Amino acid sequence: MKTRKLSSAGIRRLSQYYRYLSASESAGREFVFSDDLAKATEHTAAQVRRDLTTHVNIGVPGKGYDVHKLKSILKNLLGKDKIWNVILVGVGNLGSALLGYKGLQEHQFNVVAAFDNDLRKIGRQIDNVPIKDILELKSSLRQLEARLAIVAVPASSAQEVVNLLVEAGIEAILNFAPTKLVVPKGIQLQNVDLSIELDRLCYLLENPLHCRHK
Amino acid sequence: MKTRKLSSAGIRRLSQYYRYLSASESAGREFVFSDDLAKATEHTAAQVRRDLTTHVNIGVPGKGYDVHKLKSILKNLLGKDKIWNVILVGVGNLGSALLGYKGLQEHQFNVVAAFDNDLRKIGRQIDNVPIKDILELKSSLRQLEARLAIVAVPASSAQEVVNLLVEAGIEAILNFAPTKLVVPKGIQLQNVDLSIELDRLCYLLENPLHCRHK
DNA sequence: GAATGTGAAAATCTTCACAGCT
DNA sequence: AGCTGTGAAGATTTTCACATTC
Repeated sequence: MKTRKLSSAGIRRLSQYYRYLSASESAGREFVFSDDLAKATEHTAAQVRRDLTTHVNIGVPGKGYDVHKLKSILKNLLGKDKIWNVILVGVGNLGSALLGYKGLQEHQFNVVAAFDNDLRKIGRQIDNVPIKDILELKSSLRQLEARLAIVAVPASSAQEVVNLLVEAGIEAILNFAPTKLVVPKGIQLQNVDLSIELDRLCYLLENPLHCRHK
Repeated sequence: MKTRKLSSAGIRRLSQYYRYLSASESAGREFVFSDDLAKATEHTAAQVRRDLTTHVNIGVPGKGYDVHKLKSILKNLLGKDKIWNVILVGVGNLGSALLGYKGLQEHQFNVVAAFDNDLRKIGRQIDNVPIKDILELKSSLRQLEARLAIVAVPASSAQEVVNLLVEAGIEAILNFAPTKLVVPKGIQLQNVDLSIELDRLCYLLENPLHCRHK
């Protein structure tokens, strides 16, 4: 067991395992096999074991993995053992949906404030989250104690917003705007690009020649 | 130039190139270098050339790639040269946001109808899209001429909805519910899992030791 | 007996580096 | 001169297969 830097796909798999473990735990199961995890996440048993042994050796030959133990290890590994305060910038369609999205809470993200530049929105609340003036960003970030920002503004103003965020001292950004953003070294940037997913689906519709499994 | 089956990451890159080409076209550029594409998408020039030559050889040494030509080839390759009729199931927070999302139109997706089981929503319209009773799905799908469905219902009812869709004759599903879905062979399924993105960001916050570039 | 952990092989993906074209 | 296209090398990811452990 040697802790390695995880690839993006590796993190995704761990996240999928984690979800299955949560479900198994709720169902009252105490042990799962690598094969169960594989079937549930559409990977192979060998892949699952390889992924897990990279971080931890708690498998019991003939018996499998202790659900509770493994879950808590992955939880820790994925940083899900803390609550992160987060601000949201851009309260349009997508931003509003995100404010109402329960998954954020479930993933230990606590939205402490939203920011927009639309005077009709500023001062109101959505799902108990106050909407503030983007101009107040810099002055209020510190006391909000948020290290992470979700950007849900149009592509055309995304870079501008990101610059403001960086200047205000944010450390990580989850970007939903379909555009390339430039951030200084040291700032974590993660893009969620629906456009690319749509393109991918388009491609699959055009080229449905993939076999799902062998 | 031999057409190869594209990996998921490969499709993503082509999609990114496509976007840059669109921007370049709007800006009036006629040629781009592999190096331009690389910088814009954060890959390497060699990677770009490798990706492109897999599908087409239109690069001119010393001059680069014809923006218009390359764009239209990628457009075709990605299936973006057609308009797809699509239905949306689940008009909650996320579903409503998607109905208002202009990216769908821009990506040649035409939402022809939405379905829900909430009587308060059925019969209304959002952004000119009529909301219908999910019970009418099977009887109305054919005349809607949609091969693709977007699923934006809670995880707990997603499989049920997918079964209905498959029974009604849908061919492809874009799933936003954070759960594993089972579909018959031949049905294309693409998951957009925000949970996994959030987990990934969490991990990056915890382990900020990655260097962005070499 | 049954499933794990893991070297080693296989497959896949990325980069190098340079011949060849314009 | 400058950039493409591409064999070959290098790196990484995935799978195989089996000795090991419970």
